[in-house]
Amino acid sequence: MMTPTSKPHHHGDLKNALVAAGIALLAEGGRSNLTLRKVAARAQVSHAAPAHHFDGLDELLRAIAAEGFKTFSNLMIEERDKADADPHAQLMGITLGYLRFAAEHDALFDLIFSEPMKNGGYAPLVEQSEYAFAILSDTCALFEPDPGGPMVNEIRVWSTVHGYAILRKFDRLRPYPDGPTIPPDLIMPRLNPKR
Amino acid sequence: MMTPTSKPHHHGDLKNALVAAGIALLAEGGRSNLTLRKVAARAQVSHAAPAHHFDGLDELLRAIAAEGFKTFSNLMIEERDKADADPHAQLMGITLGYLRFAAEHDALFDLIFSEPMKNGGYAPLVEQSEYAFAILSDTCALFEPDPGGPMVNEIRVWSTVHGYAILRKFDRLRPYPDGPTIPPDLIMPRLNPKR
DNA sequence: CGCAAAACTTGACAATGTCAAGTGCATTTG
DNA sequence: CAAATGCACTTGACATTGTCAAGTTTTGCG
Repeated sequence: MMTPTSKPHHHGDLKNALVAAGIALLAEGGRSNLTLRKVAARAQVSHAAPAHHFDGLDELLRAIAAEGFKTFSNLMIEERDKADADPHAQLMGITLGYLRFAAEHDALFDLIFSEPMKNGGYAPLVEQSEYAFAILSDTCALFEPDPGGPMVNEIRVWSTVHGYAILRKFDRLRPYPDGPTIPPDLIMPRLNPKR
Repeated sequence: MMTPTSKPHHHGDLKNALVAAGIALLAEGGRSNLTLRKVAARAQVSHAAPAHHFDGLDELLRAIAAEGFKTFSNLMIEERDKADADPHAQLMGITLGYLRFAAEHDALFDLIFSEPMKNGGYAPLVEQSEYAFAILSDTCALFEPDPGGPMVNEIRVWSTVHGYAILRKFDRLRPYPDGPTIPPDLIMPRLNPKR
């Protein structure tokens, strides 16, 4: 007699459960609340169990960051698809998704752009971060390329919206509202849709 | 009989020595190399000595960040003063100082914009960060205000150069050189000097 | 069934931040 | 000048954390 959806192992799918637990801890108390042992406890396993799925805390953080990039991408796509078809509206949708992610997933946003995520290649993280950048890049491709050089549109747009998000996080945007909007004039100076 | 510059106490100026030790550790091994106990050891005091000058590790980090902002400001000023007098050159000097700081003080740059520096007001940190932003703001005042609203020039310039620095840190600027320069076209679209 | 590998546990260790209590020096005070 | 008060620092302890080594249980498979 076999249960149809029998747990293949002790826990079943611990790897994902650990990532989910980490995201929950992050949302509840920020990075300082995210601990290997707390993650293990929340997933109902012993404190050393994560070591069999991740090469130390750093790799678990990268796995969490990879998952963070996924919802990041999803939010950008969601807002872009909600927007009108014209390039400017599409781009505003992307930035809206960007800023919504920064606002609604504060600790996750900090994590994915934090220093420990820089060096060393954890494949899923690299993949997801490149995918997120590709979404923004695709939308920039709706416009005429900037004569200044390759990727200038992408760099300008990404830099602007990212910097705007950071400035807001550090509370340096006093005359501006708190919502996930960016002054359109800020995001697209001299951006001309392709004919 | 008194020594002219007699040490007033056991150590003399431990508070600054601790900050200096922290900066050194940061430069040598990044944030993960910066530990309360290591800082104390490098300053030749016991592991609990820092508690008499800083309210925990967090405040020491803020003090280090405040010092980081100082050299940040100094670099921007240095490069601005080296530049020609016209507004565009002045602004390029600011961005050059900005990117030099990000490149030459990597770990410090990460620290001053890291999550733990956001909340809570440690007076010296607030002061120094506002001063740094004021430098950039002053240079933006050389240009006509953007019709988009107050501070739009500042936000655009800061966001662009900051985002550019981050993109480079995360190695997403492949066709561009590694030096502390930013394509002029990127930093100042539609920025017109005042008459 | 038997066996090997995987998944997880237990126990230990060094490192870290923090706190409580103690010690020694310096400036003030009688 | 001597006593006392306070400050700068030390010592020792503790809980928490990440990691490792060794065991135990479960699963998959012949």
